[in-house]
Amino acid sequence: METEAPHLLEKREKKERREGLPELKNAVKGKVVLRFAPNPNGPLSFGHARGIVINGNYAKEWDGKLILRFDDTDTVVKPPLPEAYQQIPEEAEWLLGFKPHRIVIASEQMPHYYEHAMLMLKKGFGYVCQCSGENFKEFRVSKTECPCRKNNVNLNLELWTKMTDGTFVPGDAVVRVKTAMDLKNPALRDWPALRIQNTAEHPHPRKSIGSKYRVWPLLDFQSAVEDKIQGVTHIIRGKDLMDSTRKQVLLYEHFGWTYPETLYWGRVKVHEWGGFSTSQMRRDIEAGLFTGWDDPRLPTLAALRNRGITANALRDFWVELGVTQKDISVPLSTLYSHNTKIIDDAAPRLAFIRQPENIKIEGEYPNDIKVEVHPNHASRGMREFDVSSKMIWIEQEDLMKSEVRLKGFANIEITGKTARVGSIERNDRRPIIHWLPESSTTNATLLMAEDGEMQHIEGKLESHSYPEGTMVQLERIGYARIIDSSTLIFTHS
RNA sequence: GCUCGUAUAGUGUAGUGGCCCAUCAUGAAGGACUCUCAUUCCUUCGACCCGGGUUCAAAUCCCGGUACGAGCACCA
Repeated sequence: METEAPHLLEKREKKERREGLPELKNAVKGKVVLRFAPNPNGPLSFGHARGIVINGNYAKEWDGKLILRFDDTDTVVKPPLPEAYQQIPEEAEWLLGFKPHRIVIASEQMPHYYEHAMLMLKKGFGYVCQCSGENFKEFRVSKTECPCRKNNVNLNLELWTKMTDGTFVPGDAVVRVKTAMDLKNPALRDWPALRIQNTAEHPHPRKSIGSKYRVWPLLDFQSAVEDKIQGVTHIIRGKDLMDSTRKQVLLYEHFGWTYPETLYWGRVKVHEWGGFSTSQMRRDIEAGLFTGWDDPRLPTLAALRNRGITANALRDFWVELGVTQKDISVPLSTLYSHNTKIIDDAAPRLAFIRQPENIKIEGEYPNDIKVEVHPNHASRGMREFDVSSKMIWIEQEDLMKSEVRLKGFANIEITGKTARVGSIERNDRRPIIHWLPESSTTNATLLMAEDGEMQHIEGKLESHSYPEGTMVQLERIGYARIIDSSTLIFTHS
């Protein structure tokens, strides 16, 4: 057979499961330019992390560049938050493990947008439209051209001046891109590119910009022009922006440019979180409903980080979800399981006694008890407990059980508030509980966000010398992050 | 209403006409290890939305239906 029909012996290779993200189309190593463009109206949320992780991963994979761009062109509906300009780059770097290669602030690029707007008017593929929003909506629905569409170049330029010099007020005029009114998709018909904002009443929060401009580009125009200026090669974004791509392609055709490759992802909902919007969170924080952007009840990156979710876990999580266009709903436990994998090996074990009950131990036993810092790493040493005072703390819930084993210590039989020590050796299958000697404990609070409520769980924490920020595992409870000498924040079980 | 998109186990995901009685992870159940309800390891469970068509062959292509989501803002 070997000689007669060798092909029959060839084992067909089983197709390998693709690892990581799908391959980028039309990508050239070293030439890929991607961008992540949040509105700096607040710090980053869980959802933003997807944009950073996916774009960042591709940038890394293709030896390309990642641009962090602030799309801060709205001063009225979603005004930017000044702190966000510092916080977002810092959060992005934490999440990525590297600094974004370039930072672009849209409000500083206004001259470019003006230049392109005027170019558009001069070349005749844009016009100043003085119809009201409602009127234009009717034109759009009925596929009829609005009268302003016939303006000649000179008139358009004249009207543009009235937009910029303050003759016109918000609502009086917008600049539209001439597409066609009979396009199948109504969303694309002569879409608006720039509008007037009342920046006297609503100045841009960045002082250097303030009330300097009245006419501001809308997302579709600003983003399109900026992508061209920055040489973006690939755009990866939510599929809610699909029509935005189509609008921008029409604009690119007018300018004679080639549109970047585009990839979309669907909506992600997290079972445990309802609808949080950045604007709403901002109001609630200002109203004192939350302690800040890092309040553990919030779905912000700052909050997750504060709770002890690692950047690595977040990256693994988003890469695993990939870039499918499906709308999905995931439980937080998926993120937690990624996090556990990353933190468990390093997390020292500590005992934390909730609702502590002080009980007396009677009988024969050694006074020095040793328990491992980490059960899988003997080299990390032992925790030492001195029980010569004969008094120990156990959880109230464990007090109800009569026969238990004190972890690393002895079997006991509890009667009321005293415990009779039996075997020092473990010689049966009775449940094991955690405990602490009366000394060498500190009073501590475990903060836990559950169902949108903050729980402050008071208890006795084993004395330790780990620095703030250390991830520990509280035996039989779960992982937690040390905030200060008397506060822990619960990460997950 | 018009337009666009998506549909694989409980939840995610691989799969682009034959390697698929369908991948991997997570989850659940059971077990091993373990002086934590942790970690690790093993076993088991479980899916191609429905109906037509094209083809020797369809999870994969086409048509219709259904469900869900998005856009039609002088928000991003």
